[in-house]
Amino acid sequence: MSRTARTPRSDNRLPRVLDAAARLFREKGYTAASMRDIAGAVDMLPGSLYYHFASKGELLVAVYAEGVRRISDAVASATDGELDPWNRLEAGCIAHLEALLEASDYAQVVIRVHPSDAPDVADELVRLRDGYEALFRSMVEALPLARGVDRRALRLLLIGALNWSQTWFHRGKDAPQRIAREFVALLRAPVEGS
Amino acid sequence: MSRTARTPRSDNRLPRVLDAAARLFREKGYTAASMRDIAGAVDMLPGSLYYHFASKGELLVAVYAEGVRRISDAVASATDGELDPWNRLEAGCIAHLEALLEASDYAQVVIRVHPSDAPDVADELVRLRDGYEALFRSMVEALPLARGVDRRALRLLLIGALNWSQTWFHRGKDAPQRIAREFVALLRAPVEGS
DNA sequence: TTAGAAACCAAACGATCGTTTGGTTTCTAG
DNA sequence: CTAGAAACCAAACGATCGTTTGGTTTCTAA
Repeated sequence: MSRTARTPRSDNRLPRVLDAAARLFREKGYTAASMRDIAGAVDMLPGSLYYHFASKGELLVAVYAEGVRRISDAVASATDGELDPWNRLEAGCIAHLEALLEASDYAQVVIRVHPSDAPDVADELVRLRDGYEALFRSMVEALPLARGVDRRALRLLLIGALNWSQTWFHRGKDAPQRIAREFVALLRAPVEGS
Repeated sequence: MSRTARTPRSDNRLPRVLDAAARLFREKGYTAASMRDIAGAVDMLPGSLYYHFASKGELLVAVYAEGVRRISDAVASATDGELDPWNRLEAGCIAHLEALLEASDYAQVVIRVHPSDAPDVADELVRLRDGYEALFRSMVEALPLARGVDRRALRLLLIGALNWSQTWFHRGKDAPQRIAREFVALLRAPVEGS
């Protein structure tokens, strides 16, 4: 029996606020996207945002959490059918890249916005990120690898390359599926020539 | 016979300004680091910065250019002695990572600050970045690879992983040399187990 | 020694920032 | 139908932002 709990109203604009925040954080970055920008995008007054969030940092946390959730869901459902560990990894990478490069503003915020851009909530952002990477860790853990291969290095190499692709990716010119497949192929097969 | 050209003075504080800007851009990001922060770090008044730079964006460009120059020099001098293409690549990656993770504030700015954080000079920042990557391209080009291996993918995979390491690297816990060697080893040798 | 440019200082400009405060509307449970 | 909470509006607060303007100091070339 909480004291102030009531049901939210159906005309709640919170979802639209989150969408706008995700889009603007992605486009302009955290610091450059102002509360006025976000409020204006949904025809609200700046102060009204503080009914939903105590601060700009908490708004970012909400977007961030949703972004992590979307990436995780995409990867989890993509790897669901696959049995072979390498196929699972490839499917996971494809889903990761599609979410990151095309599908979701929320997911792009997770990669674009550096935790230290919002010092007051940086710890929570890092915690959210690490939560997702656990999923990736299990995919790498399942791979059949030769003795002496560093699984941590393999995971960091792959996830780093995937996330960095946001800087050089161009819609239309590149295809997430293709990129992911090529990356995995480079690690799966011998690379060195005769 | 230029009309307003004169020799700079020896008590010029421009180098110190650049150092401070590089440090603050790295620590706080471009938008969050104010001109007042930078000026204050060298005991200057904010307005005085505009004797050296026409805008905050141009100051970033100057730091960025110096960062690219330092990374390029480090990589070039590291690969200078090596003859074997794979050894050259490894040496280059080590130098790249050392500059990126430990040596230079300037170099870290190049990776940390997104071009779109400064829309007015974004084009020039991208141009500077691409200039450096040409060096990397030539290192990958020289590798003896099996037919069908995508050199572009290999280059993007490696440079992405290296640059992204800035997000998870911890001084003391990780060593740039070790990271670079492991990454190159994963691509050089077959990864798949028996 | 002295012009004159280099390299600042001092002080402010308007704009924009995140946020607060008090009041108003609007939906919904009973 | 009606209380009362939910979801805002309206308006401002102080702080800080990048930048400009006009004057002052200080080095250096001749």
